Amino acid sequence: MQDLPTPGLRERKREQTRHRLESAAIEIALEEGLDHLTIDALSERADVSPRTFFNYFDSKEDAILGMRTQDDTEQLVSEALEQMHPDTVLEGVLELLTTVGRGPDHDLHEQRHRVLREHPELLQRKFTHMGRMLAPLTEGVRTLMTRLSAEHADDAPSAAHAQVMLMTCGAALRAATAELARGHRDLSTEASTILLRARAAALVRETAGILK
Amino acid sequence: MQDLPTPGLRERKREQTRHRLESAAIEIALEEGLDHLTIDALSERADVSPRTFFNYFDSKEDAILGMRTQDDTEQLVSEALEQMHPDTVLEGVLELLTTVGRGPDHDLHEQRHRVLREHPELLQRKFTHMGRMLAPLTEGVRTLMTRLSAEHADDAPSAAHAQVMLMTCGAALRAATAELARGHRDLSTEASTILLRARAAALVRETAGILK
DNA sequence: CTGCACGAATGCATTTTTGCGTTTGCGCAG
DNA sequence: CTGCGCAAACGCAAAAATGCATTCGTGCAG
Repeated sequence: MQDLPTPGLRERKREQTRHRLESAAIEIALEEGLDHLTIDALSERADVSPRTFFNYFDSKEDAILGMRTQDDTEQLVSEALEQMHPDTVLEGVLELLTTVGRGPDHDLHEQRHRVLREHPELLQRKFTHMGRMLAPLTEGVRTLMTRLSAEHADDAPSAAHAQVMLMTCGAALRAATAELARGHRDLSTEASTILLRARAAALVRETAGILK
Repeated sequence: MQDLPTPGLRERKREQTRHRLESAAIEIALEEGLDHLTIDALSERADVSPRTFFNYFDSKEDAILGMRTQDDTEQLVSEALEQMHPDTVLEGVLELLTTVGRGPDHDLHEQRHRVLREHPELLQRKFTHMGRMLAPLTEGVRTLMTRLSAEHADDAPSAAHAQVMLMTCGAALRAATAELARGHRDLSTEASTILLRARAAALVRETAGILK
């Protein structure tokens, strides 16, 4: 979890540049509107060439959302799995998803949310990235399931079951997030995360109940 | 369902053009490889201007997958809902999704699958489109749920429950599709659709069982 | 028939995105 | 220190995608 022992100058500069790019994208979006945000202006404010921008993000939308080109999901998943000791599969998956879901740069969360309020279309972009994260996440879920259902000793959970479980919990979290967001709330605090998981868990159970 | 009473010359030509574009994209992808497929070559073979291509599809990937820019999901959903009379929510949602999921141009299914086998990356593109279809589909699922759970007379199904139900069934269908595809099989026949739904239903039930 | 309204097709300009080869500068071994 | 390897930054050119204005042809009312 802590790779703090000096990530090296190289890594630090890279993080700084990434942060400047995200920051510039969000600021311009707020100041001049999303449609006036151009790659050129963005990269100029971040003091890099337009070409370099694409070394960090696939599009200006991704920069606003803070979704990097490079995919660290696999790393994040394995780290999260080590840290957690859930009692049930449902709890475990929800914790995994909420943990992996939140990225760095908490100082940008506030402004980011403001942009998203003005441009809900941006959220659609997240679906694209879900595709990339799908494989590692599914593997993580499968690990959780085997780890926890060993006690039950019923049939072996397949990758297919993991996929279904993953998407179910993901959908519940999104719905719960939307609910909490509608009723004001910060969403970035520890307390709200607990609330989020609880609401999502309830949603999953209730929906499962309808199946019978 | 049947709007056959002469769609009009205009509509027919439009469909022809769309078909030529899809066809050209798939052919070139198969003949020269996906990376040699260019908009210019594609539109030239379809005998339209490059600019016109983008009136039909958002990208060459979309052309291969046959996903139009214009979103008829809402229309398809309401049509499907009228035609079906499911006994359970699970059945209903699976039928809805499989019905809406399959587009026109069955004659291209074969070649399309061949392209997808060579380039699985393309499937990721579908996630993007799922975003657009989400709202109408969720509404359809909610309709189904209220229609069918009225008998049960338990609590009112919310949009959140519909979202979870939708994604769960969607994930199950994708997993089931992958399974069937791995074990050869055509996937475009009526029989395989039945099989698909059955497998997906089993997956959902089994996964739900793990929650307890 | 004739003319008009409207959607479709197109050309053109601009922006976004990607590929490729070159340069720069951090990290590391000698 | 010093030089080398390698990844990041960059410039440049081509391709992809979008916006806008114009033209063309269908559908339709008079």
